[in-house]
Amino acid sequence: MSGASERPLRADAARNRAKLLDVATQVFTTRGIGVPTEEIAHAAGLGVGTLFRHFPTKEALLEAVVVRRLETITARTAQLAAEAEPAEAFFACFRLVVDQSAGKEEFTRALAAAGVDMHASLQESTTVIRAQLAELLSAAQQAGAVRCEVGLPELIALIVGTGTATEQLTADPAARERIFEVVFDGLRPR
Amino acid sequence: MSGASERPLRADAARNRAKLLDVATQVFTTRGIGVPTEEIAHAAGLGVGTLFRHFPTKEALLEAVVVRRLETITARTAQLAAEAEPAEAFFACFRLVVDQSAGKEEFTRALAAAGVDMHASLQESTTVIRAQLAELLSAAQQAGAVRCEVGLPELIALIVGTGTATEQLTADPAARERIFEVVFDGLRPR
Amino acid sequence: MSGASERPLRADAARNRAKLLDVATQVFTTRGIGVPTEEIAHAAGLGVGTLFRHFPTKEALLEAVVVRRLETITARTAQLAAEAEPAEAFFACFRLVVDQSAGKEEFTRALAAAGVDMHASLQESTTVIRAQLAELLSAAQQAGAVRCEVGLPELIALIVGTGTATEQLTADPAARERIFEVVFDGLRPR
Amino acid sequence: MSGASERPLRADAARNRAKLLDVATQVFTTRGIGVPTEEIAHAAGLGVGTLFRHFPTKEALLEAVVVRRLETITARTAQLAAEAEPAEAFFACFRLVVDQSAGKEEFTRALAAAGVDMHASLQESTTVIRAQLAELLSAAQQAGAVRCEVGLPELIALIVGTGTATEQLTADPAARERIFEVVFDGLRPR
DNA sequence: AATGAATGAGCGTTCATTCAT
DNA sequence: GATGAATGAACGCTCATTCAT
Repeated sequence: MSGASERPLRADAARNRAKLLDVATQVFTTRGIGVPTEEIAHAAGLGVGTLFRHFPTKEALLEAVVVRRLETITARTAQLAAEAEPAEAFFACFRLVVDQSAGKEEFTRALAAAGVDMHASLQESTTVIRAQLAELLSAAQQAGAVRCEVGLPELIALIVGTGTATEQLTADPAARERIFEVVFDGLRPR
Repeated sequence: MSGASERPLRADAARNRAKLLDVATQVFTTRGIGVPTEEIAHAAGLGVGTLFRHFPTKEALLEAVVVRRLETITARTAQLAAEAEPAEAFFACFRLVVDQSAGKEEFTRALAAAGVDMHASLQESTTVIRAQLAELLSAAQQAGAVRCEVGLPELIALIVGTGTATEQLTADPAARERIFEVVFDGLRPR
Repeated sequence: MSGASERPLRADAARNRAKLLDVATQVFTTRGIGVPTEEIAHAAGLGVGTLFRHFPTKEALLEAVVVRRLETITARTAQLAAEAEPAEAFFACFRLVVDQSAGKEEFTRALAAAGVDMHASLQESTTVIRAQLAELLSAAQQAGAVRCEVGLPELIALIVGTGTATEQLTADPAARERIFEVVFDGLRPR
Repeated sequence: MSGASERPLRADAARNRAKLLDVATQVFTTRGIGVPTEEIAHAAGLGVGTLFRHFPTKEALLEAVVVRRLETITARTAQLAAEAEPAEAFFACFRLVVDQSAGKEEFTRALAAAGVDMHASLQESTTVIRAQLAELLSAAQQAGAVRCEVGLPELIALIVGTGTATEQLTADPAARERIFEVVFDGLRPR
């Protein structure tokens, strides 16, 4: 599926690429996308040139970070959806996506922007997740676990918003949990 | 209130300052804080030099924008709190703050960062709002309109999160309304 | 005519702009267009930012250099054409254009490319010169001073080529003169 | 001749070297010397490393391209000089050199720079051609086919200039021919 | 007080060259 | 010998900030 079409990289090149993605994920997440590319390269123990060999523009690096995250989410969501019954799966996936997208404005924007001026790879990844979420939502609603009037756009908006909310409370896990309680209760039919 | 200590500006200087704030608010909100200062100055019909006379750094301008917004919120919140009974006042203020902070990451960050490395004027403004919200929350809880286990940090986090969520749905007011329904229902005691 | 539409620059700004053009002309001519912009700015006693304020891209600077040169040529050509009789005017202008374009590949290319992917200002300047040369050529041919089978494209090609030829001989004015003799004799009817 | 001192290359290495030269000639000629080395290597079906094994710097590659071209010219010139009588040989060689150097600023500069900061191999090649041209010129002058006052430097300058001129007219062979007529007529004694 | 020209550190990106594989 | 990943100096350009006018 993902990236299977490119020729296999040499072992060290693959390692460097992965290292760059890891560092970029970390740096973009914690300090925003304004961080100089050179700093990311050096944090990965590499020169700028190497970064640009792997990702032709800074934007491409950003996109790769987001796509990787989206693919992770997709995979775990599929697993959760297969293993649990509708209501449980729905809420577990909600948490999963919130947790995975925490701290990533880039990501949340990607999830939400849904189709507007998005690059192909992002487009594809978000489409898949949106389909998964739509499925989960529908099943949960049929099972009577979620209000019927909530649609996919509202669900996504709530996920993004809950992500933002929980980010405010990273220092207090119990408070963070209370946010989920409020939102989940609000999602259930009265 | 804030800024009462500076000498009164000449009429035209005051007008310029206000114009700059208006333009900056508009521009930062719609296009992000990356917009060049020169562009803001020109959109206000002024030169860059004048902008920097009024606001010694770009950050100071940003701060002034946020502070003005916070002061507006403070005033309206006080009014609402005085006019309505606890439950109604609480939810109305929740909406108010969400609406006023919509689109302003700067603002939400300011509200949430609450005390960490914040400039004095921001500190002051947020402290006031936090106090108001604490008051409203407490009254609403005593009136039985809001779950008891929700504290001020959770409330603020939910406000910020709801702001993010509703921003995703600017094109669909009905969906936007459903977000409030979910969050408000979730806040009420079962 | 040229540049009359822009607002008048402040005296010092105009001086800086002129200085930049002078330096750029000199540097591009002697060392090619590969010279870093920063070097040009510093050679003019200015910072890079100033250069880019006056000329938004390096290419724009190059174009301005060329246009200024073309305008000089146009003016002098008009003067020569008015003052002398056809044959004399033709050969004098030939020399003039060769001398003025000496060392400027940029220029010669501009003159020759005539219309392909050329910026508006260049287009305009070259069009004027081409018209002048066509006029001079036609008059000289009617006066029996120049072979009839030579057209404007050949004339321009010969001007460009003679420029290249004389550049090889900057150290020996007499030899340079012999180039003109050969070309001029070749242009006359046998 | 040139390069006779290196050890003979393995067959494949020799093939690669030739392929690189062919590709570089084509690419430099049509797109200028700014083309990245990596692109040349790949166009030759090789890696950059291989290119740099054969030519230690980009400049060395450029030089090799020019030298090969010069050697071709030398060989053909010798042949022409041997086969035809002075006047005919002179003009035929003039054409030959012009045609062969067309499109190659690099080349013309090499021919003209004659001795200044030129690498040994170029030095050698240009010296040979210069000698050939001097010979042809002298013979043609003695045969009364070329003006006496024209020296070798002027001849070379005219060749270079004629090359530049004809390049302007690649689209119109008849016009191109007229350039030669003008120059050749100009070269003849009156 | 207002202006906008000048500044230069800093950014994203390129490419000749080196060297581990 | 061949490869192409890695390197980093260098470039064109931006923009917050200063200061002469």
